[in-house]
Amino acid sequence: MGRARRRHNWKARAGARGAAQARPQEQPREHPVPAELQLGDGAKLKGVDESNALVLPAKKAKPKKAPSAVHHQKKPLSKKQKKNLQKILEQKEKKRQRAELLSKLNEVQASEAEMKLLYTTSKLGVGERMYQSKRVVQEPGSAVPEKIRSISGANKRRHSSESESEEESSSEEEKEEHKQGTETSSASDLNAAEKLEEGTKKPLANQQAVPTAPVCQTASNRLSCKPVIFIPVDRSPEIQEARLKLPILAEEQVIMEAINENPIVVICGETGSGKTTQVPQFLYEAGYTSSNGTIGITEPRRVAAVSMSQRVAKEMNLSHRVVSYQIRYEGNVTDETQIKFMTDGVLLKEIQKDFLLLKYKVVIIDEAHERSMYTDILIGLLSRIVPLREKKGLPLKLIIMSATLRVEDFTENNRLFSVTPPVIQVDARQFPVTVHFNKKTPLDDYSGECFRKVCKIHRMLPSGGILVFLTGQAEVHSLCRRLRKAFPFQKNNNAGVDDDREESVKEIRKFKKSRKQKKATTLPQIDLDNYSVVPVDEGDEDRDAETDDDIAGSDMDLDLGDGDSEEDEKPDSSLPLYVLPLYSLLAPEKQAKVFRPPPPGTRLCVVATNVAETSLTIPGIKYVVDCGKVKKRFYDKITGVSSFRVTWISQASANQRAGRAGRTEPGHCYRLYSSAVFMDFEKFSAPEITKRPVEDLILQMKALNIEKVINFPFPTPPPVEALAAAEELLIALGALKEPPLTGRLKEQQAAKLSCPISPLGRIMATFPVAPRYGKMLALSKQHDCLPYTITIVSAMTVRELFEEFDRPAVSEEETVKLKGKKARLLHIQKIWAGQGALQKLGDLMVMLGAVGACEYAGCTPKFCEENGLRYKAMLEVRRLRGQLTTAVNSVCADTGLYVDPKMKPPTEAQATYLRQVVLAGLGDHLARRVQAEELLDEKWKNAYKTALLDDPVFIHPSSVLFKQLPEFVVYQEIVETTKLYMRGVSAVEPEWIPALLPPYCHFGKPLENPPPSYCPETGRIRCHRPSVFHRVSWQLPAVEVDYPEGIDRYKYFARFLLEGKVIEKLDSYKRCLLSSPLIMLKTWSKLQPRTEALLQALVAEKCDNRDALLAAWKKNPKYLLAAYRQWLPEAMHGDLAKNWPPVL
DNA sequence: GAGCACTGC
Repeated sequence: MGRARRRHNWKARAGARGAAQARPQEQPREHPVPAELQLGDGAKLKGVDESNALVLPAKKAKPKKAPSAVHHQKKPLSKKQKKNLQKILEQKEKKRQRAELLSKLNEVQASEAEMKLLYTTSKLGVGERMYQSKRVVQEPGSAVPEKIRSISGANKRRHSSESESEEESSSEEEKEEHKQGTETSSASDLNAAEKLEEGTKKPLANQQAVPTAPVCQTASNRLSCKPVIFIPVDRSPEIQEARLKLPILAEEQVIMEAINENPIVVICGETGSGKTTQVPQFLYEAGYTSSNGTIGITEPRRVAAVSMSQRVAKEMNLSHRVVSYQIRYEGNVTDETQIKFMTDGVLLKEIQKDFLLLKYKVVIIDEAHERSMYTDILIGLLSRIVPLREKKGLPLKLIIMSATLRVEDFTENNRLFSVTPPVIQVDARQFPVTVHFNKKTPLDDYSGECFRKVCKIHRMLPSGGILVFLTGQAEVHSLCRRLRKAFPFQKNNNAGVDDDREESVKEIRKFKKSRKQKKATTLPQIDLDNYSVVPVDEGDEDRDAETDDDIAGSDMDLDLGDGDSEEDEKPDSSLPLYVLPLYSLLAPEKQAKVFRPPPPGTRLCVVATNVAETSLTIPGIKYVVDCGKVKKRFYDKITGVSSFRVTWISQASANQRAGRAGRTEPGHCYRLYSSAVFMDFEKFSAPEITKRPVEDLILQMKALNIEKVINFPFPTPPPVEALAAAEELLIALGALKEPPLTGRLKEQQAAKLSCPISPLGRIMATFPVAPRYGKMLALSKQHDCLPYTITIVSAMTVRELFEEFDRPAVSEEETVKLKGKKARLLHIQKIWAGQGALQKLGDLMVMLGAVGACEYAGCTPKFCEENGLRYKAMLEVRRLRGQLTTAVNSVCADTGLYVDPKMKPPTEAQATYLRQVVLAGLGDHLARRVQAEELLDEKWKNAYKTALLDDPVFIHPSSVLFKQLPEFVVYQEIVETTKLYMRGVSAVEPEWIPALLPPYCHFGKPLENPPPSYCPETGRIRCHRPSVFHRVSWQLPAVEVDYPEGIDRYKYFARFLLEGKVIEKLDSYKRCLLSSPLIMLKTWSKLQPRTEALLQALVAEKCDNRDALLAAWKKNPKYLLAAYRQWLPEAMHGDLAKNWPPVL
């Protein structure tokens, strides 16, 4: 019922908005909701995939960046090509060997989990044979050059030369298909997962065998040979001209032929190649949006989705109704939309509603190299959706776009794509960037090294912006401060500069020497081919380009060791430097400054964290200073405890940073580490999915009925420990059905990693928040708590609600200002925390109070500024509240919920209830204060203990409960810094724990005191049971629960029945009973035949509660009469029989 | 008694 209504609502809403994007009423039952994804390891063919995986560009390969000075440039590098190719192949071979080993390991794991699925496994064998036999016919060795030629335009020949083998394989394919068909019909329970399984093998045939894919083939023939479909686009001349400069335009033919002929294509092209804006246009022009098809493009960031849609609309001269975007909270999609840009999470949610993504003809996954969690999952899902769509005769094209050539995880993974998709490389329009390595790698003072390098660049090198990469806010601010001190400039005539206190400067002088300015036009141009020998640590290769200069170290390398820092620190106002900080949490208006040109006569210097690497592109940067470090969050796979660590970046990251110098003109990148250190960097950083807790992802997948998550074709799978931890948490939250505790241990363990989703889990999965929070929402309908839970959950989900005032100030003046703000925030937080029962909600009450107060005041930037709140965060909370309110309403329409800007604080009772809701969601995040008698060591003073950690944890000093130290608390997260600190803390009453978290408790025998009782409301026996918390065995207060199943429950039921508490009519016989009902419980009760008779009668019909008894009487009105009669004198037997059964 | 990079539903 709930589901039907939900669908109805969705339709109604979509209609009302005039945004009928989907037609959910179409084949509502046909969407295959796979019962599970059963995926075998596809057959692996040695010798073929490694050469086939990387179809090199028709033109050229990018050189490896080994030397100390390297140009990223467009020049063809034919000399090096062979060498590079050799290198690449060597690396690939190594990788392949490793992958083979891994896949063998996976096979072992998978086969253990799949033991009972013999049916599927046997079919897999068939698939393997199919695959191999076909490839043998094709002569694997010749596959690669053939493919390249076909892509570069000689496809007619290819068609004819392959036709023979195609025929052969197709007839074989038909036979196999026939076989499979009979098998299928004999197995009545063939589920959608197995359909998926078949689907995986389909493209093998489709690519090579014409008859099996009539739709696809005709379409491609039409498009590649005789393009009858061509949708004209009316572009303005200026756009047309700009477009023609993009290298990707030259590759249109190649790209479109590859797409027409293959279901899945990989396109590699660095930023600047124009692939994101142009490929959708190619597809549009080729008719992929005709007959109501949509082209969907996913981006990893909201801004990208919005700006790309705007740009493509402009380039194509089409309305936003046709080229649209959809991000979490907003979109301009209409029923006319043909090209849709969206964030990856949006498409993932759409798959939940329509597994086959029927409205799309093409899906493009952009920036796949970033390997965000959602793109990885999308690629895994799409690898199955594409063959399913092909089978339906409604082919879907999948295009994976990547900026790097690291695509082996996609192409060489035949669990993912059994046929290696072609890889097309396109050039980027980038200016050459000269890379300079340090001779020495500073051990820890990279910040100081940055300072010296910037000073030198600024003093000695021609104009052009400087971008410095550091790791965190504090570093950014302190470097800004030092640089501003060293190169001050007058800000009076410039409103754009603030919060810095420079020494006043008399006048801003022009750039120093004319000779230096000359340098701008004579930048060294170095041929990459000169660096076939890798020099170590030497930055002076391009010294020839820059010779006599009276200032030491004035060559482009600036690499003359430790510059005189004393001198550097001395203010030099003749060289004004316009220094700006940049990091993600910086207020947007301050961020925006980096996009504006610097004040005249100054040089721009942006000191940034990693935001500048991918998210934000700063114009006019000519010099990049790269410290080579990044601050990353690490999670403990089992406990989920996180910490922040500064580590070396990857080579890919370093190159991405370097590339930021060549956006508008040739540039230079100064790496503050040696080339030897660089060579030791990882090639790429690990995909996000392998580094994070995955419970949210697992819940989403289970909601798609993917039960055996371990068999899902992840491009890179998460660690098994992480999967197990996620599954365990979801079971404890009640989102997954608990595996049966019967069977052998091995089976039990296997079952534990393939639990189906529960009805509660389905509801939780509809909420776009972490499962723990989803559980809170699912529980909060009672006591009018939903608006509060929604607000708390929103506030916990949005990061960094409060402004950070602990950063080092830029000036003394600012120090005072920050101190004042901090004091003010502390004060107001105390007020928001409330008193009494409210205060026990702890930090969550502070969040609730902050949001409540901010909304009450209209959520103005001024209010936020005055009260230490981040305006951007508060807006996000507001939008998330709106989204969650809608989500809750569509699960449960009768709440009549809305977002109330004037929400009152919760009552004391509500606050208490909220704490219980929070406990139910954060059950695994329970901590108990270390008891006095356990205080063995000073380090445990004021400490808490958790179930999973051996070390002490502490309430964070910023918590409002820091001084209260409640006996039990739950926390939002633990972050390890100097100690393990709990953040987002809320107090818990001990007696709630066994009542609300039974999965985490072990219960003891029912207590005698207080004695068991009969509950008139439920008709069941209740009792008090002591309990302990799992793993740590904390004693918890006894809690009243249903009496545990067993003979004693019957005894108590018999007693209360005799006492007339269960059935009212029996009350009148109570005084005439021949024995006391209490003897039912005595150990010697067996000595009395009437106790035994009554007990046996109850057990026989499983009557240990009122409902069961009433049901038994319905079945047999004489039930229990004989046994009960024995308890009464004979004189009453007649009367008793007349009134039996004693109901009505 | 404190120091958190970056994202997506």
